[in-house]
Amino acid sequence: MKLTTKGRYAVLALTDLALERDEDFVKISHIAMRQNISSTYLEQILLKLKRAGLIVGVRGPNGGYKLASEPEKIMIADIINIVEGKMEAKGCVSKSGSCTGVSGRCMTHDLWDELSRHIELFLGQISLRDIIKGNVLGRSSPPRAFDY
Amino acid sequence: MKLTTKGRYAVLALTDLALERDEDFVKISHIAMRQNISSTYLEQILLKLKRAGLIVGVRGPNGGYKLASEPEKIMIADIINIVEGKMEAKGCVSKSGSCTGVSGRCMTHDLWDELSRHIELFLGQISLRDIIKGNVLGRSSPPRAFDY
DNA sequence: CTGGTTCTTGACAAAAATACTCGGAAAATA
DNA sequence: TATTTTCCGAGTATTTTTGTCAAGAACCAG
Repeated sequence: MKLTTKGRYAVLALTDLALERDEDFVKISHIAMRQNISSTYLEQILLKLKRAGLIVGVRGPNGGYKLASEPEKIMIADIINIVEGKMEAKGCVSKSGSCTGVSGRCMTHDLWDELSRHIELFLGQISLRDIIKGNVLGRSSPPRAFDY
Repeated sequence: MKLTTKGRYAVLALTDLALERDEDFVKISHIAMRQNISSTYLEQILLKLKRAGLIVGVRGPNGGYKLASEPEKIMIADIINIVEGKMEAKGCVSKSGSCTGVSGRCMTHDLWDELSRHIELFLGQISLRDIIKGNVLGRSSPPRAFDY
């Protein structure tokens, strides 16, 4: 799973939107100013989120963006997956098509696959509401031990 | 936590080394060939791992690399942390120094912090031995629910 | 309807990170 | 000494990230 400023800006912007929920529509420029992000760059990001249906945008004076649903229904994993590409899960697929090792599929295939799942589970369980309420710290958990 | 080909190659190479444990020393070129990696690129990576003490290398004919300790004692998190830089944990520190938002520290600070911890916990629990034995699948676990 | 506001869209560009390559030096073996 | 192999620093090419820019379309207030 990829994680760049795009993903972080997206979560930051939606958190801002979740906090400003009383105002009907929030302008890009306001979010950009509050969160200290380039507003033209933020445009691109919000556009993707709008196309995906996470937020709605209206044009004209008094226009802007707002969340399409309740903050507790919007999960961080959704946000990230939209603005960053699809996560590619297995890190062992090269240009040639399949795993690289001569022994067919590479030995670490399962590892990266499982790591992706682990991250997805984590971010899929945390909502915008959790962030604005501060219910995030201490929620990471160790992997299951292998049972022999 | 960053994850590029460097990290994946490193894990792949060490897994190869763990499998070839009977041979005293394994040459870069052999690993590179088996795993289909550029051998000059692999040099750099193995060098870092050697400097960090995870593997030992000897020069000259019959030289090569081997693991410095038992496969069950080498954790994936260690490997990754060595070849990729230190992980920077909080994704909200910009050039300016601290969190960007006007409200002091950014609201998503805890999230990225906790995500890093979650990944670290996962990769810190899986060893090279787990990989060569195939004890990886199904070990990811969901985060703790927030207890209200 | 007129004019300003705001999102929409796509193309483009600078900067940074990534993924390598190269040339040679040092050590070990024979 | 000659060959093999790791060691080491520097350099380069490609890709990704991180934006900028300009023009257009919808919308609202007056």
